[in-house]
Amino acid sequence: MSLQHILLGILQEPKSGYDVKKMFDEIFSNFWSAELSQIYPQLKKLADNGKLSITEEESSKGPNKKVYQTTQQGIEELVDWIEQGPVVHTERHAYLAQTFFLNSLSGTEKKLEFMQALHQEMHQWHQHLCGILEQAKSEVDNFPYDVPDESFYPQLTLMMGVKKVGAIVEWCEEAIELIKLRL
Amino acid sequence: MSLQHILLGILQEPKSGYDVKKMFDEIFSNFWSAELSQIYPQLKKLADNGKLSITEEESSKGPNKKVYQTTQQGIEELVDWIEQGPVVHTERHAYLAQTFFLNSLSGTEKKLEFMQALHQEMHQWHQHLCGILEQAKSEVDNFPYDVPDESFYPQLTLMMGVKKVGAIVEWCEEAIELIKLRL
DNA sequence: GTAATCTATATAAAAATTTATATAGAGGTG
DNA sequence: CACCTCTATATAAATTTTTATATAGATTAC
Repeated sequence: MSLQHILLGILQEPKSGYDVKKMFDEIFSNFWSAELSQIYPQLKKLADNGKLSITEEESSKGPNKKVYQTTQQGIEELVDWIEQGPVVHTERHAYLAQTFFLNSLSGTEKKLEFMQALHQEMHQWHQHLCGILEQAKSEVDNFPYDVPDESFYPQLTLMMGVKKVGAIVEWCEEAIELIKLRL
Repeated sequence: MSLQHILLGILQEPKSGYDVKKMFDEIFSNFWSAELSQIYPQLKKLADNGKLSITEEESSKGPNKKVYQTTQQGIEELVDWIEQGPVVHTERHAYLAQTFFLNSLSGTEKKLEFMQALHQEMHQWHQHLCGILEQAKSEVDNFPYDVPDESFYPQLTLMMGVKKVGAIVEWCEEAIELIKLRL
């Protein structure tokens, strides 16, 4: 039930459901994804339970915005979640499951194509994350030492993303070389 | 809907639901987890749709086993899934979301404790994966070149796991040092 | 000016997942 | 021999997630 906690985290700064979706796509893509059809009902539920407040705001484009913000009660729930300790061993990587069973494809060439497609995806993702990190670095001097606390932890996760996806890209390259030897 | 495809992959070798659960816990822990209460209904569903065959077997301990095996139709579905290309950007890492919002905890010491707990979890996991990889290496000479195709791809995912979790452990160590400077 | 696209919110239906619980034989412990 | 644990299979209920669809004003493209 992590999505609700993530929403409580994001909405410490007031945002509309649409803005929240943008956060997922631009910043959280690294470790979480969510669709609008999942976000809206959860926002409603959290608001009904007093974890979020709602303020209507006029919008410059489109109909009125509902701007959500985490309440004190909501922050307490977020803190409880984090204090329970790191949630691990619940990750799911469909592409690794596919790799595990790659031998079910007939012909080494198809297997190679799969790994090359994966490499391309991961390389693009790595470039994307590097871009965001460079941007962040350029905005503070003496990175990451003088970064203020409120952006330090988000940037830690960004550093993690760059490192992890970098490792995946390297692995793809090694895997491609090994598969080529099997052609 | 990857669980069904993973079951089709696993059951290319005949296994009971209980054996499948063991596979998840021992070998797939790296990239997928599933509970028995999730596995049994999906096995039933796949069998109803002709993707799995069922054979009853006497068991040395406990009641009779139902041994499932992927049918030709099931293998075709597995192959279709993999041929659609790598499924990416659907990963969810709750612990990274927690890290992102770590500043919501009051006091640097609590934040440090969280990262230290994460480091310990990841270190243990890394050790576990290294153990399995060493075991695998000792069973073939000229690893990974002379590994037969049917175990090569599973071992690729194991190599990935070691590399990725290794990168996470390093990141935890860097993060801990950076947080200590903020005490 | 009208068609397509974008911002924004939302619901319905279907499917998957989690959490809790039920059952029952076999083997070991005290 | 009563109790516990392990193997093994399974269901119920609640919740979450996915997929598809609806609506509507504002903006942009042609």
